[in-house]
Amino acid sequence: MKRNDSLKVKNELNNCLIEQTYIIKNTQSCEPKHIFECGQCFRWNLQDDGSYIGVINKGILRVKKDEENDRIIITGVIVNNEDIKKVCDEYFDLSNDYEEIKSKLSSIDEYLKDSITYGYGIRILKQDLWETIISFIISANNNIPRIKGIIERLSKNYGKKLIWNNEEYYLFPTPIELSKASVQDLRNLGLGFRDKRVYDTTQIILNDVKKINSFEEEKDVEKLRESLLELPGVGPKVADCIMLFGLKRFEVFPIDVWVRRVMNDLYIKMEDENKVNKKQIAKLATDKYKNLAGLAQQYLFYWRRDA
DNA sequence: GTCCAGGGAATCA
DNA sequence: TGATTCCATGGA
Repeated sequence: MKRNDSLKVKNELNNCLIEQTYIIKNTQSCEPKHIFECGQCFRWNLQDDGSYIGVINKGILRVKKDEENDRIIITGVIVNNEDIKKVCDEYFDLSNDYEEIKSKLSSIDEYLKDSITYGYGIRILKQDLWETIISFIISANNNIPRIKGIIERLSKNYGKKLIWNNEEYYLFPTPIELSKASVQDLRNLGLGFRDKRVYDTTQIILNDVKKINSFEEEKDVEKLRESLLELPGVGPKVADCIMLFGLKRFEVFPIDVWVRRVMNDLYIKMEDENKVNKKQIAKLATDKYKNLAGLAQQYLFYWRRDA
């Protein structure tokens, strides 16, 4: 117990964090609800006042829409008091012109146009690669509420504690921090059969930290996919999600049950959607959506799952 | 009790 | 390659 307590104290980041504010003026392609509920992230939670609070690798952010003034107000604390603008510009992909992207995709067909009208404010987040890898390994054959619960427990048990507005928040554990968890520890946190996969992948990254950098630097998508597939628990779908949500590879097209469903309903029209060939869907997506397939996937996913 | 969840790995043809 | 089956867990 004492050892545990001292560990917790050690894990608290006690340096004085200064609250910062950043304002996004154009809300035409930036809607918090769309961004945080389109299935790309697991650590953002809706608050009573309609804002969202999330823990990212560099701190805690609260995102609130200011309807009257057509703007979005972001407040939060960043580790080491780094500039919140710099952090948000990267995290929310603010240098990318989503109006142009949406315009291109809308011209492809009516289905895509409708899905974009529905999820007009989606942006693809640039999430921490390591966190994205572990999160989507956990996502396998799982549902979003439970995935969120597991990631929260991992963070609370192994990540650093931050305090903001008298509330406790926990950063996602680093590879070293997560390596403290045994397979049994992970099982006890409710990971189920994914425990060994998370443990083994953590060990691999821990023993070769450069691997994360090599993923960031690899230009060739196929080579990148192949090296991601070497990680235990990473199959085709998870690899594509990692590339899309952790590396901004907009050309990949993750195929899950929902995407298969919507693609079959719209284009393929097989009687039994379970028998639709994944390669056929992948080719269809690449032919139709080209290098924006990942964006198309996200609009279609959000549209079909929510509607 | 049964089914399902943003699948992956093992096994077999 | 392609198809089947099992894998933990919790909520509906």
